[in-house]
Amino acid sequence: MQTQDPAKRRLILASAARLFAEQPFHDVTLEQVATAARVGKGTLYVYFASKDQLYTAAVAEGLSDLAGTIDERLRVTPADAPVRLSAIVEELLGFSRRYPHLFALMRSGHPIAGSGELDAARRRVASRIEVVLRDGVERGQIDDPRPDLTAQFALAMVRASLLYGPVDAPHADLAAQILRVLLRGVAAAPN
Amino acid sequence: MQTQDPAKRRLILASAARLFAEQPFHDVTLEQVATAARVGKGTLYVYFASKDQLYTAAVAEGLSDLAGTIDERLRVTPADAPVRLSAIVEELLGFSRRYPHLFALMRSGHPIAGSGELDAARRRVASRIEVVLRDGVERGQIDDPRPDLTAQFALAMVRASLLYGPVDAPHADLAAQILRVLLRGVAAAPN
Amino acid sequence: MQTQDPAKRRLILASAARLFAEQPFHDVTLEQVATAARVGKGTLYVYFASKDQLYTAAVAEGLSDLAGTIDERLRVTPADAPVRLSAIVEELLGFSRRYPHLFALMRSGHPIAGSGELDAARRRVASRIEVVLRDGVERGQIDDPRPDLTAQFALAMVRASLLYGPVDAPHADLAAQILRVLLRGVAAAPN
Amino acid sequence: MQTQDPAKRRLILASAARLFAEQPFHDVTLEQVATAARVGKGTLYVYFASKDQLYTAAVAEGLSDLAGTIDERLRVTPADAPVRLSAIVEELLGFSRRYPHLFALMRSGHPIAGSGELDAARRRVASRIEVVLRDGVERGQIDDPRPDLTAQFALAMVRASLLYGPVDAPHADLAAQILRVLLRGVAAAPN
DNA sequence: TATGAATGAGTATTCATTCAT
DNA sequence: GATGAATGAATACTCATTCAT
Repeated sequence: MQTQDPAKRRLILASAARLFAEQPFHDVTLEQVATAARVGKGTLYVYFASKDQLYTAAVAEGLSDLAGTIDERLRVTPADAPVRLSAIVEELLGFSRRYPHLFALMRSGHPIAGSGELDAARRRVASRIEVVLRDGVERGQIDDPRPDLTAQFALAMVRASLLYGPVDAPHADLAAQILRVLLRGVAAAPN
Repeated sequence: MQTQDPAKRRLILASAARLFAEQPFHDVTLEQVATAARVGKGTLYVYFASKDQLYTAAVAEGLSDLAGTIDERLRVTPADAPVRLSAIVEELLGFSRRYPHLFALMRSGHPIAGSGELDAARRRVASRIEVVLRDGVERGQIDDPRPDLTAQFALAMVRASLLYGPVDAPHADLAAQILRVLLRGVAAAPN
Repeated sequence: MQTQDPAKRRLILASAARLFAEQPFHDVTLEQVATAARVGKGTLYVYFASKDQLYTAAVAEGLSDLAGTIDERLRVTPADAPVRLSAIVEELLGFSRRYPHLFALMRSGHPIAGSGELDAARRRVASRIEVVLRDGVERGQIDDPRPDLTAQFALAMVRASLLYGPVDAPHADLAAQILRVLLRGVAAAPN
Repeated sequence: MQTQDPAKRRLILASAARLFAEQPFHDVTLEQVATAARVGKGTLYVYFASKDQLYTAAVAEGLSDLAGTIDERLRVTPADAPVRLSAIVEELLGFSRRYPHLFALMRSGHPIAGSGELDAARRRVASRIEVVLRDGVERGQIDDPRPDLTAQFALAMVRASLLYGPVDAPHADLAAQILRVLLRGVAAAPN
């Protein structure tokens, strides 16, 4: 063995992300992470310098992934603001289905040294939404004086619907209600 | 049991609420709480059975307070849905100014034991909003098929604007944007 | 229990001193110290902030004791340099009998943060010897241009005779040989 | 086994000796040793079976060297006891200048396993001194009933003068004082 | 032979909880 | 009731050693 194994790194990261999403930071032990990833405890330290760093990497990786997914989706979506917002909300909910725990992680609140990194990753996701809103304003489809806040609202609504909505609600229903409020909330006057 | 001092209880609760809001659950030590409340560590156990229970009590108490505050405000507010929603959002933001930490405390991811109590307290606040929305529907002012979700959205938007909005944004601006999106989002068709 | 118990502190210190003398710093576990002192592991931290601090305190305490013992002995010893030197060597060897491990500790080499404190304690012992030598020079009994070095030699000879001398040699024999070399080595010319 | 490179072995040994002299046994990591010797961590195990063995080999090697150096010097030194003792002390101090860490390494308190080998190496050095003393006794130049102890004293004095003497004292001054005390201490009566 | 990734046993330290005073 | 000394379970992290390449 000469070189660090990127597959093993991803495995550890994925195991950690799942556990961190299921339980608060301090309740996740590195023993658990190591067991979940089927590696020795010491191996974690070959790839990550500390528990904090592992946590940060797990969340940042997830958010980065999310931003990439949204970008790809937007690339194949027509330049219509409501359509694009729908696409984003769909992606957010779809992401939460693929990574059931990561979305809860987005803000479960372990303030950390490298928090800047996380904030940046989060902002990168939010900025996708904000850009779509601003485009819509220019195109006359959106009437919103504060797209920066609205972008945060969109994320917050997705999160709230997942955390506090009825447990068994289909994502389609959640998406419909989020988009209903959001799109009517920022729609430009009909004429 | 006989002579338990309610003032001391409140003092402990207030100190705990502040600390729990500033740091994650596991980073708050009972030593800190005791010091902040100027009591001995053992005294905490005279009033609360465990750290978990103290945490739960602190958050539940805060949310209960909030629900009471909203109730009082609604009592003196006319039966007009948009006006009542505005009043609630104002109260939420005002409350967050008086108890700067409570909304941060609403983050998820903590002692799952007793979680029921917390969820209930949160639902009690949300239900105030939901009731106002349903009233509005009946009065023909609101068009919203899922007031339960919308109520959660309202809370989430307040929270997001506080946590992720510009640090120095005046509450009035935040309130305006929240209400703008929210009210237009659920407004009944003009005629 | 309101106040820290000085007897318990001494008990911990004594247990620690013995263990640290028997084994190198890193081979002594706090588990062992706690068990030896018949206290819980956490109790160690009530009295000492860290393992390093416990180590430093143990050695410093021992050296302090030694300096005190020497002072007392000198107080009842006539102002004759050879006699006083004999008394000191006797005390050093006697001390090593009472605290069989502490003497080895005097220099088993764990360079530590509070090392200054230890060096100071060591110097305090050495200075007793140096003072006696200087007095002897003034009285014309001693001829020694470097009492500072000779004081260190005296300590070193005691230590070497204990560590590297025949295991079963009686202290009296060791004392005799140390004093023989030392006293002749610094004696003023006969006339 | 076939191609073991003696130069690499020496390099490892030298790096280890330096590190062990600078820090206590447990604070030296094999990672450090490997880095210092510019070899892989695994390579250390090609040449030495364990950390303990590496330590033992490093010290023993050093002491062996020292014994050899003394032997060579004595071979060219006249058969006069004081002269030969002077030569030995000079060699000891000179050796400590070339291998500044070796004498610090002579501190006690390390892997008791293999301790026999180290004690033997130390005794081999001491025996050189002892032999010179016994020769002197036979020649009527030395009066010393315990040359075994005195030999240990000589080593101890060198060590103490290096470790606890003034930091900037020239070796010549240290040698002078050591010899002064030592030679007068064991000198036969003038006539 | 040389390497360094992988491993897991070992340990200092923290902290919720208990209980004697 | 109030206190804080006492406790030991729990956990992040280190590092000597192994072994596949």
